[in-house]
Amino acid sequence: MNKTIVRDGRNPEASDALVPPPRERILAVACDLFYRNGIHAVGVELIAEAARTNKMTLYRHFKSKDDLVVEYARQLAAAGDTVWVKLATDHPDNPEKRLAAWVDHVEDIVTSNAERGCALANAAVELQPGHPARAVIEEYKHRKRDHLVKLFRAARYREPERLADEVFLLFEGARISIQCGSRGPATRLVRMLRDLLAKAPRKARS
Amino acid sequence: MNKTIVRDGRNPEASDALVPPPRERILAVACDLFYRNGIHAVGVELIAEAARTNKMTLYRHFKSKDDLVVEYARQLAAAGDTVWVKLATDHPDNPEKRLAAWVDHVEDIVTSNAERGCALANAAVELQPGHPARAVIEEYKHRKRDHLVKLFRAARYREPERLADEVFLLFEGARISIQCGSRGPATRLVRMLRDLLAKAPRKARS
DNA sequence: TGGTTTTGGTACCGATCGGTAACATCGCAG
DNA sequence: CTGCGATGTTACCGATCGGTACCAAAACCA
Repeated sequence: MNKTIVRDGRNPEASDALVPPPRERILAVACDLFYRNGIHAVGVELIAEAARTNKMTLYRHFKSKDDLVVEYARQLAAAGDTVWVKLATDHPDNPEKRLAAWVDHVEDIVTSNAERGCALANAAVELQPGHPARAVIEEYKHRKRDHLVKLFRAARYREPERLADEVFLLFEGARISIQCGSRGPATRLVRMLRDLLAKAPRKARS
Repeated sequence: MNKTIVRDGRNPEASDALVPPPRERILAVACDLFYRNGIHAVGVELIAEAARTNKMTLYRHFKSKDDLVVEYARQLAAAGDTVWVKLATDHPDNPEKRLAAWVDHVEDIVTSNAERGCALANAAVELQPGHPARAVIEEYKHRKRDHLVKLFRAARYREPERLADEVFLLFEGARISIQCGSRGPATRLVRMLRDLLAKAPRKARS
């Protein structure tokens, strides 16, 4: 079942200058393939050959497929965290702009037609509860919610936790819904967010 | 990877009176196993033996595993639709109570500790875009959103579509978040829903 | 240069996957 | 009782899975 695997369409004859070391290539390819096809649907052999190497080299850098999956999750979590540090450095001491930039970022994600849901959430669905990657996922989601709380607190909203929960759930719901074909509600997410943030009560300026 | 499969704990020596026909048993067991362990993680052999039959009989009723998966999705969609007809028959001509009952129903789902996310959403994550079960899933999600719109319209809310989108995304987000370990926002979902519905503007009574 | 580490290639392993053939057995309607 | 369809049992198929042994070819560093 689920035969057709979406491979990478890159040209194998591309300039070979500046090719990253195997481990990086493998991990990059794994991120792409796991996200687009699902973890169970992608075999290690396919990953290796898509990374223009072979299975042996893969197993020299990752001690098992599960290990590769954990690294995959870590990579995704790190990428997600990077967004927040970029937000902080791009708009220091300006929570308003930080918030607006975050909403723009959400818009980019939701309107991307490559969107197949949150990769970490998808991984959680595919992985058994005891899988080591689940811890990575859960910690990341907690961090994300905390980032939202801090952002709303910095923007002087009266109920930062409540607002964070609401926005968090809306965003997560939108991403999973896109994958379920319910693109309608998801496309209206950004409008909802901007509206919600405009109307939510805030403390007066000091 | 993902070795430990959660089987059914039923007693094999249970009274054999009134045992349903194989097809029903297989489908019921498949629903349970697919939901708890994921579709890819459960083999047909395991399903057959958990249904106290064998692989041959399974393949006499379902022409392939994919076919069984489609039937699984149909079963889930039908169960979901049943909720809405029950809502309608339990509270005819009373949208208020219907709405309250639906929120109660959401509360039951979200607070259940067997919750592992929406089974149909999980299936969508595991299945390739072209899989025949995806159509079943997408149609169901559209119906669900439409049911919400109608409910809010019946309850005389001023912006039924907008409210439906919001509630839809919150609910979907809560279910997927539970699976990602973010039980926090999900537990506060019901409070958020009641609050949202209480504050949303409505048309005056005629 | 020489020696060492890293890769590539290939062939292979046992296990499991989805799916089938062949045949024994059961239950039930006539 | 007879006959027939639905079920149970077993063994098997080819394919693929994750993972490894072995050795040759590079690549790197001294």
